[in-house]
Amino acid sequence: MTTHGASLIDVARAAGVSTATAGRALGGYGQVSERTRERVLAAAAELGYRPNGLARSMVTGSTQTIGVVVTDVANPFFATALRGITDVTSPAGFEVLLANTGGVLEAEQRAVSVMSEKRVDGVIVAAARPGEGAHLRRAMDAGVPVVLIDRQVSGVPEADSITVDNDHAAAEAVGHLTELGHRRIGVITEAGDQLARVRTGNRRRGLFPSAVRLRGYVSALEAAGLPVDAGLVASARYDRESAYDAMNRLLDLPEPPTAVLCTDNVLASGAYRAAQDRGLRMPTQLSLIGFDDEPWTTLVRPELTIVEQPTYDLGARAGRQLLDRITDGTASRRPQHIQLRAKLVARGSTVPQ
Amino acid sequence: MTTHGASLIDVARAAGVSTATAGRALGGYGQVSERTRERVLAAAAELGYRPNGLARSMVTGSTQTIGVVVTDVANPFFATALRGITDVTSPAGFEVLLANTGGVLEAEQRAVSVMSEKRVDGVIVAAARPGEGAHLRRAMDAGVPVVLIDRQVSGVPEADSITVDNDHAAAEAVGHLTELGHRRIGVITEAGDQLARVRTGNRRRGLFPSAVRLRGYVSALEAAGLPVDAGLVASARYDRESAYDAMNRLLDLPEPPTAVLCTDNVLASGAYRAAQDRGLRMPTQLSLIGFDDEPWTTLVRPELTIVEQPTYDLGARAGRQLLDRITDGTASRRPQHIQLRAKLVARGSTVPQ
DNA sequence: CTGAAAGCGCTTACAG
DNA sequence: CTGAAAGCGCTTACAG
Repeated sequence: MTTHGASLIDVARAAGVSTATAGRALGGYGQVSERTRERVLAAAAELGYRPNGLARSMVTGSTQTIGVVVTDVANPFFATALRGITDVTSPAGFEVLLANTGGVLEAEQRAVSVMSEKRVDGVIVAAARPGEGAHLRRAMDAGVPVVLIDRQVSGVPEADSITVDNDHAAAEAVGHLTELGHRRIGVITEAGDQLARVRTGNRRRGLFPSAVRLRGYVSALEAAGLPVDAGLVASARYDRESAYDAMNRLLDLPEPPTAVLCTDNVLASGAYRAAQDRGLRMPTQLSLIGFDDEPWTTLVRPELTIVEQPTYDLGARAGRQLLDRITDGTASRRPQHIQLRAKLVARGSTVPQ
Repeated sequence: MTTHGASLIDVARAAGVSTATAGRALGGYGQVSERTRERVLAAAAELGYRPNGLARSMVTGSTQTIGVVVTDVANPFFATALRGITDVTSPAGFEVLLANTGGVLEAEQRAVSVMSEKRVDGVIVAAARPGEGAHLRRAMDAGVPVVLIDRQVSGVPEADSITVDNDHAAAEAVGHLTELGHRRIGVITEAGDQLARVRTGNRRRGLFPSAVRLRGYVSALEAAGLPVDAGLVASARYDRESAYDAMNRLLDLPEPPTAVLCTDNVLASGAYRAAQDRGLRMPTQLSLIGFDDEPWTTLVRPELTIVEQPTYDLGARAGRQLLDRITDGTASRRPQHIQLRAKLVARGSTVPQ
């Protein structure tokens, strides 16, 4: 019950060797004879020796720890990606230092800074604000590899990124609807205020996934020769209630849409509910598409057509990418920007118009 | 782009002061004159100084880091609890070192050991095996406070614990059904093999939550004067498919149950689906109760009656409890065993028989 | 308010 | 194979 605990010096003394030898026996580096190793191990066991990782990291320069910064761990998307990260990095002997920013830039800046001070070997971040990358660049300049997930960030071109091809994902969903004959297609999105911006530019960097998806929606309409009607773009905050209201606004239109795309899974659940509560018959009176293959999407009737994101894989790849950087060194290769494909899963909620 | 970066020595030299003074100016401890503080801060900024948390922790004896060990971060239950933990500990200046064990004891042992070596200030663990606590006791003996969540563990009576009163929760659910007049009530559970054990003992320590819930089921039946029919206890693994099969087995019985309790939310989703696929009309032909207020439970028709666990609160309380221990020291108070109440939320899936 | 020195607990050349 | 010594980068008494 020694709270302070025995140090290497104590073990060495008890075993009658130098601390260097004791360290070699315990740490598994250098050469030690079988006899001394046994003596040291016995002494360590006797004293309840617990190596001090801080001291070791100070001299080796590696903490075997990576930082992971997300906006919300409770969000199934990030929880699943996080699992992908730990599944890859844990076998490699790394642990994860986790920070939850709640989407607040200042919290993210603080987290990255503290992690950097704690000398993590690298960091994976789902940025709170795609437009703000100065703190990430600072970390990279200090020698901490950064891998971006889910969102590209402007101002940090040197950072690797693993994202989903949201442009394509949304376009495929809308294409599915136009092929079914729908001509008035609504969208419920968090990025409604960026419609104008999205129609002109074509950068992904600096945009939220929702904005990129909105662009995919627009380009798919244009590809099908359909007009882009701003009245069919319904803005919602990232919660069910807000999506519920947005859906009702669309359905209250003089000429309501025959099909609606929701740019994420939370919005989809609110929209689905709104349609149910109005007594609207899906899919005959309304076709609906959401994002993410959440359990509920196959429990409801009709089952929801969705765009399935490779969420777990996103995390796993980010973990692997960071591990590579940690091994190879930051400056060795050019930044990698990996885009993963999402997959349209057609189910009962979408039918020909 | 200095990978090694400037140390306190460099800053001190540049500012023309001792490292002690530079440290005081930067670290915000001790006394420094305004003039020197400014000089030091300027020098630090110029050199891009980044304090070394490892060195600081070595001397202060605190890392401002807590360990969190769960079986599966991707599980909404743990993801939500984790959010509760970070929301409480982050404002206090602590970060979370996370490990995912996949429910494998050896992984948990390794994680706790490594965290202890990294000198976390304390650890919160959702144990993989309620019967195995030796490694946790070892951590406590080394001075690392341990707070158990969701599961009590035998062999670590000194550790605090925050759990849900699963006994009561399940009993309340079954009581709801017996009051509605149901007399043949089935249960789908992961702990089916522990029916005998559960009927005799009454310890909670060393039991999985599912086993405790099974006991609640049993005692509620007995309280209502109903027989406990082992044929109505359907075993399932922790996945939808397995629960799907279990539900079908129950419904294939010569005398099938009129109501079924699922001891967690994953099992409930599989069971719900099975009932749907058989074309069974809920709730008239079958009443169903699940656990956890997942989004899908109000999207399906009928909406699912559930037992709502205070998941976020579980994490938040655990975080607070650990913070207390870190401040007060391990030995100062007797272990706290907090049991939170779950709440029955009656919805459309349960009706009188 | 400021500085010189010791110390936290390891690992790493460097000799032998 | 083993040891003496230096060093990683801080903070903390102790003097002044």
